[in-house]
Amino acid sequence: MDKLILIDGNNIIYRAFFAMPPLTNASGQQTNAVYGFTTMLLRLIEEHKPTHMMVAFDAGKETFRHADYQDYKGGRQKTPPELSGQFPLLKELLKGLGVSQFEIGGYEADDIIGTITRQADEAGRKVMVVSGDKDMLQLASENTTIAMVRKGVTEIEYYGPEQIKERYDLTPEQIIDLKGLMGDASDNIPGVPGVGEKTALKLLHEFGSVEEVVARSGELKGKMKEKIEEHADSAILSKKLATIFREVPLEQTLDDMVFNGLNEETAGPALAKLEFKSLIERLDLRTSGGGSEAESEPQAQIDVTIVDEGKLAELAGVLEQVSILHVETHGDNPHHAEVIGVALATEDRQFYIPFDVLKSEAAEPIRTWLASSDIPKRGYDLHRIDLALHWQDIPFAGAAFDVHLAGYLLDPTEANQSLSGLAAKYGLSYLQADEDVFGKGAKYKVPDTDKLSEHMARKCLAAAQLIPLQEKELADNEMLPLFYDLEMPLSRILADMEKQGIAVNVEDLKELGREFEAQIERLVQEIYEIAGTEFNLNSPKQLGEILFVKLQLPVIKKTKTGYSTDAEVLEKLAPYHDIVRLILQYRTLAKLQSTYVEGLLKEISGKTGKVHTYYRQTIAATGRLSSQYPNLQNIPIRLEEGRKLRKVFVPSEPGWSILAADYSQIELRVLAHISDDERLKEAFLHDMDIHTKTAMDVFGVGVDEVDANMRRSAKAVNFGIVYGISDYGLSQNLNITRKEAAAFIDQYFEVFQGVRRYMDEIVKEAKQNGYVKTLLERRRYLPEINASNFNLRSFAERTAMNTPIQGTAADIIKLAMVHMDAALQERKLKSRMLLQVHDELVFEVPEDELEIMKELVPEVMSHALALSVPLKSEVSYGTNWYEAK
DNA sequence: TCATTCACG
DNA sequence: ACGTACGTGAATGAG
Repeated sequence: MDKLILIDGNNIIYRAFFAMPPLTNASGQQTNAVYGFTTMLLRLIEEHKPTHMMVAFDAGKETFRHADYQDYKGGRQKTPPELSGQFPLLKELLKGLGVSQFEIGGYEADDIIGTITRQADEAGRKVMVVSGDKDMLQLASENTTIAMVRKGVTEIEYYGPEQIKERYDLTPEQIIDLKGLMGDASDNIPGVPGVGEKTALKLLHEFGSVEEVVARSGELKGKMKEKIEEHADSAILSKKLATIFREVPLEQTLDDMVFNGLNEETAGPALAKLEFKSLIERLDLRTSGGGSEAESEPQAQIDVTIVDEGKLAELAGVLEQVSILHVETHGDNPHHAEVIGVALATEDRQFYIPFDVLKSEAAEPIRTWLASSDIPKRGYDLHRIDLALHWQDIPFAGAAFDVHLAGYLLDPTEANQSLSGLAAKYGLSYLQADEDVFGKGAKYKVPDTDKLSEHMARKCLAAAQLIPLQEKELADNEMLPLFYDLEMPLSRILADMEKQGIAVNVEDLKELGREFEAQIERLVQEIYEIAGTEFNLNSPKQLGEILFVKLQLPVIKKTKTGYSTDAEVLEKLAPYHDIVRLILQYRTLAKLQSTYVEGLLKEISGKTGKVHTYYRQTIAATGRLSSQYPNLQNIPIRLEEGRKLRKVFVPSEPGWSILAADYSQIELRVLAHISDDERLKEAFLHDMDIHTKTAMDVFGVGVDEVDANMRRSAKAVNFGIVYGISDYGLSQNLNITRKEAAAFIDQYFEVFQGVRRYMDEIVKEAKQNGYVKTLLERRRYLPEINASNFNLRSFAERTAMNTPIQGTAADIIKLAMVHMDAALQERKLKSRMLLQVHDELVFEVPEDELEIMKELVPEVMSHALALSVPLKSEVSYGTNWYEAK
């Protein structure tokens, strides 16, 4: 016998929100309403064991009821942001639990439920409706029971026609009449003023319906007669508004509501994500699929075979069955990381191989296994493993599933992407944090072999358990292609680029350092002289003392700790005192010297004479890469003094060239595509200077009338658009008033209406879903999009606008890198891809490949992804990175 | 370890 | 009224 439970989602989450004490998860997102909802849901499942279940939500602001009565639900308090932020969470959770949810534009939850109960009545199917709204009683019938939720969400009273008769002496249909007379303040339904439940019941018991009451008002007397006659229309309208619409055009059928119990695979992780640990325990939910013993016995015995040279043969015999690999390394920079040991896991066995043993001659089969690209390897942070092993002359290949990368794609803003963090997030059996096992910083110490091997084996187990869960979630989010076809292949390509490194001309770099040194020396002396004292120029605190106390210069801006002395402030102070210009020059040179000359020299490898940066693939929330040890994505270019540094980046082989290609206006082209703005697309289809074109359109002038200032303003507006514009931000950038900036923006949106539409819609989408996506389905969650705090909410809104743009641009250049790598291999070219700088790729190219590469690189880059506007890539080359401009 | 500053896209 | 432009990493001083 089928048993349906239909839940009024909006009503229950509201009740839960106001009934539950505040509860927030680690990231500050409030979760109390979801928690209350969930406890009630689980209780219903336990008590009634439904075969079908569905949660209905209101959708769309306007419903058909507004056509009859504009003020329907008018005057209702806006949904508190602390609650509206919980809707996406609840919807995600329901998905994870395996409970279906319906929402249909223009209809409310009770209309959906009313329609399903009507269908059920016709088919003679048993249904239970869960709500706290008394209106629902009108749906009660022989087949339909109403579960009225009381006292927050803790108590449930069940109503069928009999109970309604007992309680009100009315039929279910008369509940509508009751409300027609009483009205309902929360929905702004007027009813008849002065008529409450008592009076309404008395009238209905006598007359039966609103229509009868109105028609026979002559039989009433005194005040009552007057009120009814005066508000007859209102009573009739109120009755109409209170009537649940039971003819919603539903596409879903009974099959769409099937409930087979909690989804065993995803329920645990979904609850864990919300940090509902007590519920996981109460349900005895395991996410590993291994029953419940792992939870009750988190430190269950684990048997690791510690492999010495004698046992290598045994291990070699089961290598084929190895499914997971973990390599323990120590050190932040993977190029210099120490390799501690390797753990391998099959379905049922764990092996630990100390690094010494791996290096031994007898371990050749293991090393062959590691190096074999057609043997798939799964584990955590394979990119780092690849690099660490490489510098120990142990080749690694065949990365097939990286838990670190998957974790990043599933939530790129999560700061803790460690394996133990991911395990905890999915509610897996407890895995100790590396910090707790090894200590950190100076206290780092490798524990004894037993402890170490056990920890490493546990990491293998955690990875093994995580992989199917992550893969499922990636599949649900339609991110499998992003993972398998983009990020996984890219991680190998990055490792290759990093191992290759880029050559640096040390002599030229040192010479540049000497030049900077001489100028710095001169400036320091002059500054001390003018100041009349020596002080630490690098200390903003001491500098502030000199400028604002000793020299009495006006304070422009303050920081948390004192006076601000940043470049923007110093520019404003320059007219007041000669010392300020000198300080600005000092700052520029000191930066170049310490960060770029000295910093770069420190990073040159003794082994290769090159710098080997490390691209981090799991840091930037937008999907961009970041670069470390050294950062080669922020080498100076804007000012000539700093730009000279690029001369020291040279080809690693004589006669070769450095070739660089960068995307032209990739972010604005992406914006043109995703906003589908006709004018913006038009500009790129004709390959116009986008800032000039923007100036022409915004100021309404011809191309010859655009002066430098207009173009500068237009450029700033274009930047602002990409960043998620605000009048304040633009005013700061252009040094104009907020009002003027607002006028600019208005004018821009007037012209680029498609862009305006995109900005409005992406924010709306973020508020509804709780996340935004790039073209390749990369996600970023924005938990603060519904915050009541203005700053938090505004920031999230700008992020919602910016991330799809910046993130899609990141997707595109990553695609280009994958394609470029394939093209180089296919054509057996010797040219090498060395660097990526967000919209630029840098190669070293032998003489005889220059002509090919000049064509090939822009060709591949511009066709990385087909958009509705062309992508353009500009290429240049020279004897060093400076010349390749 | 945090705050400030500044280099890049 | 609110007071930030989006995304990073490195060097430095100070608590």
